[in-house]
Amino acid sequence: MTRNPHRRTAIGSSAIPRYREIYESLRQKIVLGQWPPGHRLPSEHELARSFGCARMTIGKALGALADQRLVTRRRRAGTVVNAPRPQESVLEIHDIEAELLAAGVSYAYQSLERRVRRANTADAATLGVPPGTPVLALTGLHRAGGRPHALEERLINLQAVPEARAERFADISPGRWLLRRIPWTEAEHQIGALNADAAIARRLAIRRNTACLTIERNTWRDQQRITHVRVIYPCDQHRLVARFRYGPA
Amino acid sequence: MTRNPHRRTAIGSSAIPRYREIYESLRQKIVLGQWPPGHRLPSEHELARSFGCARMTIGKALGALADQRLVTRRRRAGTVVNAPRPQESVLEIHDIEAELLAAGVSYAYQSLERRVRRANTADAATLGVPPGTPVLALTGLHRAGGRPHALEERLINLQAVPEARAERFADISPGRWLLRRIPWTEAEHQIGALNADAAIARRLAIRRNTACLTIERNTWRDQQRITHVRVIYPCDQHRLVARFRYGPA
DNA sequence: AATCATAATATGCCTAGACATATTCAGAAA
DNA sequence: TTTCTGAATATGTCTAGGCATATTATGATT
Repeated sequence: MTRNPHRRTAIGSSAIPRYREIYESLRQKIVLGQWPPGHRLPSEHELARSFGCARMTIGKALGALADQRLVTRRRRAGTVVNAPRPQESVLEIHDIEAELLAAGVSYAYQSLERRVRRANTADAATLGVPPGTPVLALTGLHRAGGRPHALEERLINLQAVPEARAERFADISPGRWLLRRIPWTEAEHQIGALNADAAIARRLAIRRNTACLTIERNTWRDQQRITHVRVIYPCDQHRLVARFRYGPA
Repeated sequence: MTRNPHRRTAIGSSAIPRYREIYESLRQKIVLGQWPPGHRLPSEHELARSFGCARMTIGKALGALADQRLVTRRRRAGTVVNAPRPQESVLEIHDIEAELLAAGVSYAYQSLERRVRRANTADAATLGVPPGTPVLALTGLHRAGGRPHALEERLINLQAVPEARAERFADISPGRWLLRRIPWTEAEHQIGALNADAAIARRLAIRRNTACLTIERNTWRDQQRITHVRVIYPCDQHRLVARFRYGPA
């Protein structure tokens, strides 16, 4: 092992890597408007020369900019600054239990209904399985500090999760149970609002017609539907927060 | 330029790159449970040997897995499979106008109120600026197919966006106007639900107490607050959809 | 048994060079 | 003028090797 004859400067001596520095430097030019949308960046070769590093290091920095959607890269066409991105944000849908415990509030799950049945047409439509597929239908209440916090209506595909048939879900949240048993590969959320009907109002101990936030979630494991859940929060009990930053992930 | 003496197989001959194949192969092992959470992956050297490629190619694949939060990598400790991630999803908050036009519905913005004032305490709190800062307060209606679609209440920091003072916003949506003028670097969304009060109901032509979905958005440009907006959708007019997939971005 | 210094190890980052491929551009042919 | 063809170019991917650094394991010393 001989000493690398090509090395010019010590690497790793500084805490922040070179490609990050370069990334930051280029990012500044873009977000501060010095390079407006449509502007074409210098080629990798030129940047490598001007920054005094190998082309691959530039490639890594430009790749990171592309990951962040700040630029578009095309062969021969070069690297071009994007128009400001459409509003897009990372939404974290937290585990209700973890969230409440973190806030120092007591938490409990209470099962209200549990039925195994063959999917009727409604089940088949919401869960996306053929009618007749065995499903587990659960209704439960999440309680925070003793008071009703959210109502959960869930369908589980027993073909995908046969172990669920033996589980009572009397006081453990099916969300948690599933999360640590069945890895999901794809999820879709739909967020909406509804006026509480009589049944919902009674169970959540709120007035009829109170606005509620609803979150519907479908999860898949490699094409196969695992579960569908609708969680209903009274409007004063929950907000979703999503935050996005340009820049270092 | 001599032919690379090290090359063993043609690259680029196949449409999918080697590191993606490797990424996929490793990802399968994880999401299908063959490598459970906590399992330590073989070292880069071992993987390079078994896949018959350079260590850097393995590094790229493992780096992608780490970006997806499927694994955690630490020096000397190695690469370890993560516990299933907390529910986290990319939420796209679309431009209302673009969304409606894409759906083939006519769109119009109608200004209802426009006032320039020095921020009162309420303005200061919502926009996060010192009281007295000049702000532009706008109220407007998004119409789809002639009917009210969403109500928008907005505050713009005139210190950050002085050009807005000259703009009437009579029939162009301030969201669009801002988006293409002021690049934002950070955004926060809060999603909730509310019962329409009399004023909201009148403007949206819905019944009082109808549940509405609200989206509040704050945007920053490098520490500086740009705007705060609250958009109110009747519950039957809008849903937010967020989708997440493990795997290739 | 507990503490500390040292060696081993796995990742992190980098280089210089090479081939592959998509896309654009200029010039030739129709 | 239009269409086609080949050259030029910028990115995409890969290799083989090297140094840097964090962390763990080991062994020596107290």
